[in-house]
Amino acid sequence: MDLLANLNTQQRSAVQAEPGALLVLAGPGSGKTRVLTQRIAYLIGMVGVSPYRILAVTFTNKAADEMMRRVQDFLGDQGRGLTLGTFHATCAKILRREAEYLPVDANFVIYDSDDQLTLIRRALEDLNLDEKKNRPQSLHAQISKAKNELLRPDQYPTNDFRDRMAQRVYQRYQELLLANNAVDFDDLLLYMANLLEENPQVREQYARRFEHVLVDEFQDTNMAQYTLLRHLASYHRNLFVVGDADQSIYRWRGADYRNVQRFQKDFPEAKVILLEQNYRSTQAILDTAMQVIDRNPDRIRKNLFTERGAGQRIGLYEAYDDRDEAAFVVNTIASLTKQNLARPGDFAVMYRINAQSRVLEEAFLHAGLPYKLVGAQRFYGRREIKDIVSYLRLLHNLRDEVSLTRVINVPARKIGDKTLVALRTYASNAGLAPAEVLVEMGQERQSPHRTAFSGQSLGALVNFGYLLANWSGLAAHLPPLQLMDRVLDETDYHAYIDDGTDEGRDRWENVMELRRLAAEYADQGLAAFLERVSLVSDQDTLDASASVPTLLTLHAAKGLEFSNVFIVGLNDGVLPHSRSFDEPEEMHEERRLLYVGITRARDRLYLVYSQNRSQYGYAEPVEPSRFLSDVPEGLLQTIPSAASQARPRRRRENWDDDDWDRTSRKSSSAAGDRSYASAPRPAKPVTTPAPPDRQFPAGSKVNHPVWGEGMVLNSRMDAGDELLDIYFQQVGLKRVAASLARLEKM
DNA sequence: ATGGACAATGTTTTT
DNA sequence: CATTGTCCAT
Repeated sequence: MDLLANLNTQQRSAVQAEPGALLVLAGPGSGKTRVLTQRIAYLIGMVGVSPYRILAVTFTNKAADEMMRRVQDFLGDQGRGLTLGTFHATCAKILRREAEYLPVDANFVIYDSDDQLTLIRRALEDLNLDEKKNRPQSLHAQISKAKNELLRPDQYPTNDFRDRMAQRVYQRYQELLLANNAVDFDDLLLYMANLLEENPQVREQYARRFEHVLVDEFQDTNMAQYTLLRHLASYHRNLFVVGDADQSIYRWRGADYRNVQRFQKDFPEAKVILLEQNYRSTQAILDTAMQVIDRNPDRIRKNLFTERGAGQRIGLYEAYDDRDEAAFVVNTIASLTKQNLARPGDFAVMYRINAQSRVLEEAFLHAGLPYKLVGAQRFYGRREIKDIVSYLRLLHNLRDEVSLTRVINVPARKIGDKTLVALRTYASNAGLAPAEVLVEMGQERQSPHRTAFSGQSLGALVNFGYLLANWSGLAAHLPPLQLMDRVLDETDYHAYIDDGTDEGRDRWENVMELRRLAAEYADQGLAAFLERVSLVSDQDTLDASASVPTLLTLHAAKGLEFSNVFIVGLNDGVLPHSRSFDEPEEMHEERRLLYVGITRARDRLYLVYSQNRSQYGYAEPVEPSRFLSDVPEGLLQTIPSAASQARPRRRRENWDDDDWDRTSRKSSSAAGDRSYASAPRPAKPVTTPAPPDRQFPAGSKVNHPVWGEGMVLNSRMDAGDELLDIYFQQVGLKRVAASLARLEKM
């Protein structure tokens, strides 16, 4: 295959660039993955660089797998030895190799956020601090932030009492990690950065080895990641980074798009290449995206253009509430599918927060339409999965007390809290990990540890210790699947988890799914399997093969593309999220999030918001997203919302109403008969609309107590109320209900 | 030790 | 409202 095929001028100059530092500013859909993969292929295939001397890092396994696949398409076996993976996985691999420099052993486990919280709770307990006053969640965020900024506990800034508290928790938390021979996500980056920073000979070794370092989604790197990249590229200075500051949406995770500026300062010789031509979306979609993002300050403006043509206008739909939003989505999908305008797999529904997926899922279920949900939590967060994984982790690393605590009494084997505490105390006095004590008790009849316990607890502990001793003897040689089967079998886990209910059957099926995954690791072994399980991302759970609509958060959508995209919940408080109201920088990130969502769409884009939203329990009126008013009306095609006529509908009622039929028929995209075979649709008569009673016809001037003077652009009756689009001189376009806004006619 | 019943309490985004 | 924690009876 031609290594330089299908490239435009800018892409080609990036792929063929002379060695050195290079910054590729890549707009959405501008072919950055293509540039990265062809750059790698070019270096190996045409420049003759050994794959062994190339390092490429991404943020998700999916991105890494995709790149690997494409590199192989070009090079086949010639690419063997290439280091290509996520930041976290790559660091984990190197750290295991260089474990002698670390405070943990090479078989360390990687704790996920659940485990991390458990450990923070333990730290609070140890320090006699109240969990209510010091929320583990927020402490975790503080600790994580510190780690991302490469601050160790002793370097943690302590300006006030609370900081000192956090510092102590951080200190203790770190001690606990070490005691468990565990690292958290942040440690992987932190340890790697420190390793390179503090050991010149190690730094030299890797910096010399990696002649070329390539980075995807560079705008999402945090301080730790930037530091380790800088060190890795310190010898050859061939650092090829691709990114787009406008798509930086992980600030809360420590990502700092100013790393782009830092890069330019640290590598002043760096060439900059701008990729503006978009190969994904229609011009209408790009224009909408640019209108939204252009309101952000301090950015390098990109002019996105396409040769795909204008395309159709952006669908704008105002729903009555979030259930209505979901119904609109489902019905539109059903309708377009029915007309063969799209296939189910061409659709994605995006939202700000995971909680929004519920209503959508319900709507799909009711319509009898399949869907898939992107989210690691869905599988790896499940109890049964965590149980089994904890067993395996414990067997891999007996010092993992978090996993021991999780499984010691699952299934119930008469080892309760009291016994556990006694075991823990005894073990810590003996200078051993609790599981090590157990193994000894199980193994040796004469074990002195046995004398420390009595009665029921002794028997229970010895029994469990016996099991542990057997398994951990096998852990080193047996492939993950066989080890897992032993555990499942000897704990009678099936009987425990599958209680005969639907849920139980479901849970057991999940275990079987995990078995299937374990089977793939027969050659690579337990450590690799556990690492894979720890480092899956939400996106990685996306199965591109299933041809059904995808439900996902805007964050998870980054890097993906779909023909038809719905963005739902475009209301102030949701997008932008209410937590972002105080800080301008956070508000800018919300805007970028919407920008990312919009630019995922190839052909059709629907923006959906609602009048009411149930946050928890009951519904409240909400404002449309402030970002919506930044999109010029000319780009929009408002889809009339017949469904929201006069009715606070109750749950379960009117669900299958297909008011949309009338709705969509008027819209440009849908027409004709849209009854779909699989979905029930008892047509229910819609409540007669209230007779028009307009107080503020279009053109009238009004005064609002907060927003000041404005002009009514549009007025229509809805749910017995008058809905007005008003252009206020001070705040721009607002949509209000006449009954709620204290409007005054002028 | 275990499981059930009730109360309180809480919601961004994720490697 | 929906999950999670806490208390209490078995």
